[in-house]
Amino acid sequence: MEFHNEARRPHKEQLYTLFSRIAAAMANPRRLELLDLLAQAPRTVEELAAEAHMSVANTSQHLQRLKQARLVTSQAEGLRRRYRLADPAVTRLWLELRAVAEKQLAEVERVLDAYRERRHEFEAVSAPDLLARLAADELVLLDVRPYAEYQAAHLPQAVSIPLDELQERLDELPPDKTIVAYCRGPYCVFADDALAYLAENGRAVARLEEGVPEWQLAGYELA
Amino acid sequence: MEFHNEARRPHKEQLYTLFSRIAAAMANPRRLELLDLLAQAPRTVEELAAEAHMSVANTSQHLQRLKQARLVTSQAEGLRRRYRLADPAVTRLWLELRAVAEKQLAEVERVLDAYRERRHEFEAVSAPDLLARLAADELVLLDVRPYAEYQAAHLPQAVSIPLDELQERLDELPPDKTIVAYCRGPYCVFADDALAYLAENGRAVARLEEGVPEWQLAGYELA
DNA sequence: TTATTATTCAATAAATCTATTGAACAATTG
DNA sequence: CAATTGTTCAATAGATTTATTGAATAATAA
Repeated sequence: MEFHNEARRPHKEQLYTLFSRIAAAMANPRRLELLDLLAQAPRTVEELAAEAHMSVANTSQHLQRLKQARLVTSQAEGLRRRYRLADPAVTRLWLELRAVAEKQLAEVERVLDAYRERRHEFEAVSAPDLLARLAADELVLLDVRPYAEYQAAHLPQAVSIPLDELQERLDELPPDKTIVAYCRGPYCVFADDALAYLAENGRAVARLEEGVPEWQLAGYELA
Repeated sequence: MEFHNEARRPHKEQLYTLFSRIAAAMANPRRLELLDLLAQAPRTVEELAAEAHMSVANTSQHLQRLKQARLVTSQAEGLRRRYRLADPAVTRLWLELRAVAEKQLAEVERVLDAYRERRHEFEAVSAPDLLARLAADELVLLDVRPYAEYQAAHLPQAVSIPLDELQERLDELPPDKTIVAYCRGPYCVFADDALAYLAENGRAVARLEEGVPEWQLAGYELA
C-alpha cells in the first residue's frame, strides 16, 4: 500500500494537462477581454473585434482557442456567427480569476485608479442597500450599457439609457430621485461617465459597482 | 458621451494583462500539480519535487513563477524554504478551474475513470450525510493522507492512518462500524486504495469524494 | 575555517504562442 | 449565375515558455 504508484502517473499527468488547457485559454489579455465582453452579451466576431480594438482575423483566431477549450460556443446566424460563453461556470471562473488578481496584485488597484479616475467621486451603493431603497421607491436604477447588453440580461427594475444617448434622453429620468447607475462592472467606466454628466445637470447620483455577472454570482435575481 | 475613449485604452489593456498573468501562472500542468499539492499542506522545494516527480531545479523555477504571480509565498526555515498558497482565494480559483474543466471537457471524465479505476466500486457518502451519520456515531471517518497533511488541516472527527501504515494499524479501526475514507479530493486514489484493502478485510466501507479544500469551499468547518 | 546541503540562477535548444498578411470558404444578395 | 460580406485558414517572423545542465549562493554543521 504505497502513496506513489508509477502506473498511474501518466493518467495523473493527463488530468493536470487537461486542467491547464483551460488556464492556457485564459492566459492572454485579448482573450480575457473577449470573455469579459461575452459575459455581458453574445456577439459576432466583427462586434467583438471592434469593441476590443483588434483585427477580425486575430479575434477569430482567439475565439477558436476559446472554443477549443470549451469556454465559448458559437452558433451560425445566416452570414454571421454569434459567440457566447459556454456555461455560467465560465463566468464564475473569470470573476474568481479577477478576484485573485485584485487581492494579490497591488498593481491592479493602481491601474484601476488611473483607468477610472473618477471612481472615488461618487457614493457607492451596495447591492442589499440598492434593493431596499428600490423597494422604498427612493431611487431610479439606470443601466447605461449598449442596449443589446441590457436586452441580454439586466438588473431588476433597471431602466436602459445607453451612455451615448444620455444627453438626448435626460428628461426621461425623474428629476427628484437619486439615480444609481451601473454598467459592466467594477472595471467599466460607462457608469462613471454617466454619473459625472448627471451630477453636472443637478441630479443626485450614486454608483453600483456590480455589473450583471457580479450581481448574478452574488446570488441575486436578474430580469 | 461615447462608449469608446481612446485615452483609456492603454489602462484597460494593462488591467487585462495583469489578470492574464494569474492565468498564465496556472497555464502549465506542472504548476497546477504544485498548487494542488500546496492546497493540502505547505511544503519544501525538495518535497514538492519528489511528490510531483520533477527535478528540483525545474520545481524551483516553477515555484518562482507562481511566486511572481503572487499565488504562493515562501518562508525561510533554516536551510530550507517552505512554500504555501498565498491566500484561500487561490484555492477557490484552482477548484473553480477544475470545475470548469470537469464540466466542459468530456475527456476529464474519461481520464478519471482510467486513473481511479475503482472509483465506482464504493458507496459514496455526501458531506451532509456524513455529518449526520458521524453525529449518530454510526461510522468512522478516516484520513489516509500523509500525516503532515492531516496535521495541516483535516475534517472534524477524522482519524489519521496514512495509506502506507494501514496494514500495520488495521486494528485501530473498530470492526463493527462503517469506515468512510477520504484523501486529497476527487482526483486522488489514496482513499480508493485504502477502501479496497479494508473491504478485503471484511470492513463495511464508503468513500467521501471531498478533500479538505472542497470541504472548506463548501462552507464546512475544519479541525 | 571547510564541507555539506537546499535552493536558486544562467544559459540553452526545442517547442509553443502571437499578430499580421493575404487567400479561401460559405451564406446570402442582386 | 456572379458579387458581396462575415468568417476562417495558412504561412510566417518574432517573442515567450519549457526542461535540462551545471554553476552560484546561502545557511548550517564539522
